[in-house]
This record gives sequence, C-alpha cells and structure tokens, in this order.
Amino acid sequence: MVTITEIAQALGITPSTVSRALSGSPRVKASTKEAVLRKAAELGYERNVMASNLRKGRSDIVGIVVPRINREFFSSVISGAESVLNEAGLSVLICQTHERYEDEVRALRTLKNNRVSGVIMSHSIGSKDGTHILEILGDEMPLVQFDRVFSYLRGAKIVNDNFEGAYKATCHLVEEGYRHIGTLAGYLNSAAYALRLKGFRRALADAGLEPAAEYMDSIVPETGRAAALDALRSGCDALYSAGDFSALGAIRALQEAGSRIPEDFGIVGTANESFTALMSPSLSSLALNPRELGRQSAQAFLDGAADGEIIVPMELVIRQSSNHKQAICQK
Amino acid sequence: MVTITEIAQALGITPSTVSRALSGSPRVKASTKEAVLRKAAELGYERNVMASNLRKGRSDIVGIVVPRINREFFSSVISGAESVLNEAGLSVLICQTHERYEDEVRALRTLKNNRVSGVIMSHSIGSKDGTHILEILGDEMPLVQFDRVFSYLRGAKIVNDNFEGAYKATCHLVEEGYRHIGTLAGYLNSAAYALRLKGFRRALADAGLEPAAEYMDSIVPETGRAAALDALRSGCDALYSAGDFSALGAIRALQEAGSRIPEDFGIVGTANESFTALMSPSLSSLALNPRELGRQSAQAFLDGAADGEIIVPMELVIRQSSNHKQAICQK
DNA sequence: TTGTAAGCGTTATCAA
DNA sequence: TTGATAACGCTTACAA
Repeated sequence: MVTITEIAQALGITPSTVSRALSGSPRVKASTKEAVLRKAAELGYERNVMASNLRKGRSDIVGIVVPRINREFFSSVISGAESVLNEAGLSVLICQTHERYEDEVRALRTLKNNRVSGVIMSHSIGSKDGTHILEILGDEMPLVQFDRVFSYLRGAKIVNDNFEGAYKATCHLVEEGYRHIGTLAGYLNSAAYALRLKGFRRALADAGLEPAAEYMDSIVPETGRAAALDALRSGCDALYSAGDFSALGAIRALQEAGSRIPEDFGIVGTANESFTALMSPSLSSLALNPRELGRQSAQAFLDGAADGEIIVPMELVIRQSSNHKQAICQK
Repeated sequence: MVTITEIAQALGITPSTVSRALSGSPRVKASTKEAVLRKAAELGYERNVMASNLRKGRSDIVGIVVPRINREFFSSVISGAESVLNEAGLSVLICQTHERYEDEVRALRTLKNNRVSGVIMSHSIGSKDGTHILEILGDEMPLVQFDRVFSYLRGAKIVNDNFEGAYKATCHLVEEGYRHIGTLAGYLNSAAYALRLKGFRRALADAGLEPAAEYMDSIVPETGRAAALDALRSGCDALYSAGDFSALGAIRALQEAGSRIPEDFGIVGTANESFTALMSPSLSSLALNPRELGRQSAQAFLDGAADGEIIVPMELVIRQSSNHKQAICQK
C-alpha cells in the first residue's frame, strides 16, 4: 500500500505537505499540489481511512439503526438516505434491532465505538423510552430520528404528515361521492396512527359528515375482513384504512359479500405497499414516501441535526378501489 | 474517552498488560485480568476501534455490495448475512450500485479504503464482466459472491439451485394432474433463468411429456398476460413461470378469459414475492430463500471464502394456484 | 507474567 | 508556503 510518506520521498518534500495537498488545503502552492496529485495517481495511492479517522477522531461513516432492513419501508428509507450521504462522501453502517431493546443498545454501542459521524434511527418496539439512546451516544453525537421518534430527545426528527395525509385521503372519498365513511384505525398508542384517526375525523367534520364507523387496532387482513363485514351491515359505503393490509382483507370480504368496488363501496389504504398496485381492483393508498423520509433524514444530519421536527407530506395515490365517479360514468 | 493508558495508571501497570487482558490473551495472570476488567467497567472504558483497526491493519467490518437494498430479495440477503456476522462480532457496511458499473467501482474502492475484512457481493447488471472487482480488491481481500456470480473469479459463490428448483416445481404440476405444461422463461443470458428452463425441460422429459409452450424473456405482468392467452389458445393447461410478476399477469389474463384457477389451469411462479400470498387465488411459488443465501454467504466469509460453489436449495411453496387435485375433490 | 519500545499512517501545531 | 515534530490509542515483538 502506497503511503503519503512514499509520495513525499518521491517528490523530495515532506509528508505534511503531501497531506495538505491531498486534502485540498489552501496552504500549499498550486504547482506543488499538482505534482502531488499526479504522483499519487501514478503510484495508485489511496488514503488509509483508518489512520485518517484515528487522527481526526471520527470516521466518515453514518450509522443507521432500524428494526428490520427487509421491510420495504425501512429499506427504502435507507436507500434514500444512502444516496444523499454517498453524494456527500459518507458511507453508511447499518444495524438491525429486530424490534428488541437489547439489540438497539448493542447497535448504538457499536456505532459509538466506531466513532461514526452521526446516527440516523427509528427505534424498536421494544424501546419503551429513549433514555438509553442519549446515555450511549452522549451529548456530542449528532442524532436524527425518523418515523418512530421520541420527541423529548435532542436532535432532528423527520416524520410523515399523518394528520394531513389522512385528511386528504378522507376528503378524496367524500369528493368521490361516498357519504357513509368509516375507518380502520391502527394502534392509537402509536403517534402515527393516532394522527391518522384525527385527520379522518377532521375531514368528515369539515364536510359536515359523521364517522359512520371506527374500528380500532385493525392492521392485518383478518381484522380488516371482520370490520368490513360489520361496516357493510351498518350501512357504510366507504372506508379509510390506516394500513394497506387491513384494507386488503376488507376488499376480499366485501367482494365475497357481493359488493362491487368502487361502485358500491370505496376504500383507501395507507402505506402504498407494492401489492396495492398489483391487486384487482388495485387499491388506492396514502403513500408514506420512505425514500423522501430517508433523504430528508440524511439532509438533516448534513445540516447539523439541529433540534426540530421536519414534516414530510404524504401523497395520495388514487387507483381503482376509490375511483367511484369514473366507474359510475363508464356504465 | 477512557483509554487503556488510564486504566493502566489507575492500576499501576502498563498499557500492554491492559491490552492483553482486554483482548483475552492467555499471557496475563488471572487476578490481573480480573482487576483490569473491573476497572475498565468502572471507568466505562470502550475500545477505540479506529486505533485498534489502524494497528491491526484491518477493520471488523464486512462490506456488502448489492444493486439496490430496497428490493426484498437483496434486503433479505443482507438481513440474513448481518445476523450471522453480528454474532461473530463483525459489523456490516452496505453499498448500493443502482445496477451501475461506476457505482460498483466506487463502492468497492470505498470498502477497500476502509480496509474491510472482506466483501460479499452480487454484481450489478451494468458490470458485463468481473475483472474490475479483483483489480480493486487485490489478491488478499476475501471475496464472496452470491446469486449473480462471475464464476471465473476467486472466492466463494453462493447460488440457488435453480435447476433442481424448477425441476421440483414442474414435477409438482405433473403430479397435480396437469398434462400440457408450458413455461414463462426469463432472460437466458442470465444463468439463473437458463437453469430454470433446463430444470423445466428435464422434469417434463422425465415424466414422458413434451413442453407445451415456451415463452422467453417473460418477466413482467404484461408479457405474462400475452403469453398466457397464447398458451390457452394452444391448449396448455398449466405454466411454470420463472418469475412471480409474469405469473401474476398470466393469472389475471386467464381469469378474464374465463379460466378457473386451479381447476382449469395451474400456475407456479418463482421468487415467492410477498404478494403471492396475498393474491386471490394465491400463487404457488418457488422460494429463493434469500435469508439463507445471506446466512450462507456470511458463513462462507467466516470460513475463509475459499474457492468453490455452495448451492442453496429452493423451497416450493404450494398455494391455491396449483392445488388442482384438492380443488377438484372439493366439488 | 509483565514491561519496554516501536510504530500503524495520518493530521495538527508550531516554527521557519 | 513548507518542514519538523508530536500525537491519535492501540497492538505486538522482544526483553526482562
């Protein structure tokens, strides 16, 4: 491996000058810098990152901590963050917590020990509060939280605009002509789900309507099925679901009960999971925009991870399951 | 930050002894080791990984290079590898190539510069050959390739048993009673797809049947639709598809044409994408087992990344789309 | 079993 | 604008 010392010897100068030339310091003559760069290229020099890191006291690596990387949402966030960070010359070290507190602690320790430049994370279900995070990272390490955030921790927080998103989705159902609209809500101890329910209610209130039904803790196909059948009996003609999986179950149940979608019954889900576009009928869904969440998280880190919340808008993707007017017209 | 020197001073011994004690060397008295460990815990010592890496000339990080991490297949491979590597005290640095040769070169350089312990990779579509890989990594760095492999490179290669898998899938269709079986094949310049076609043909030959139809380059829903309609006209009653997306398109087209699945027509896909379980009818599929691919890749690295190929079996997941006998019986 | 001493390759400080 | 020197914290021959 070629070192700066070898370059220095080859040129009859000292390592300090070579170091300055290579790191773009202004305190080096243009001709010298050029000679150094040429020689470095000629010898195939590549900076020893470990030595550089040791001397500088930090690495050019950013740690990302997520519950699981093989979940589309998280892997897309990582993908978005990675693009921005690579652009800035930073690498990404990824840790999974498998939703466990212990693994989260271990991951944060690893990152701290590697002297990463900062941490971007979404905490595990197993972490009931966030005190351990600052205990491990200390007061200096830049911290960015996304999606699942402890609002009382220092640093930047990047979250979806769940209230506004659910509001838009519900308004869309109203505009399509549905009038007896219910919701499949998630776990209300999660801030994201609680906000979606609020957005749903506000949209109906603003339209002068009452919620036709509200089903809590409905996030898997099975609960969606049961809720949808009940909703049908109660006279509902549309549902805003805080998740796509429960919406999927609802659609199946409604189809089996002889309801036509979207002619008789409209549905909008949330998350824009990849299967929503593949279903028949395809499912309208409120997209979480995870890549953008990742990009914003990375940008917030690059900007210094200052305290504060950044809100990423959600995008409503309209597909067949809520396309009432057009379906009616085509008849 | 606490250093080994401070621990040494506190105990009236030298840093070397502390270092030995902390790294579990046998050349240190049990009582001394115990005192060191106690003191280290007391002071909250944590090893400075950068200094350790510099001295040892390598880091405890393994690089993983994939085309995209927000693809279920790759993120699952990474997840599997990460589990095994973390267990062994190694961290994972992830790089995306976005299927581009240039990004792959950049990623490999980054890893090399970080002096990672080894590289686990699946090359990008943009890399027509693998000479750049060894050019960058040199002769020393352990190399493990998975799924997309250049067989002429040194190191370990971990691949699915595509021949055997397609053979099993096709046999399953035969056993279910289908007799006019065709295939939706992928791009034959990809080794994986070519092997699946061979497995399909062999299975039929062994059953004394002829391929009823073979459609090449069919990997998206649209091509699947077209092929399925043609297959129906040609008298096919089943298809083995080398991908799930084309199988999805095929099912939709057949349903619209009035074919009942699996009663009139059987289908098995490949990859076991998550939507296969959510469809109606659900799609039988040949699972690629990406987590296992990741685990085996990590294990191969830990074992020294010796030259050779490790073959991971594929698992046939039988769902409704090929469940002919049972569907018939229930009538 | 422990201590001594050197050095990994870079960068920061200070002096020239 | 460049050079000399030290230091980042750790590991490892080698010596005791």
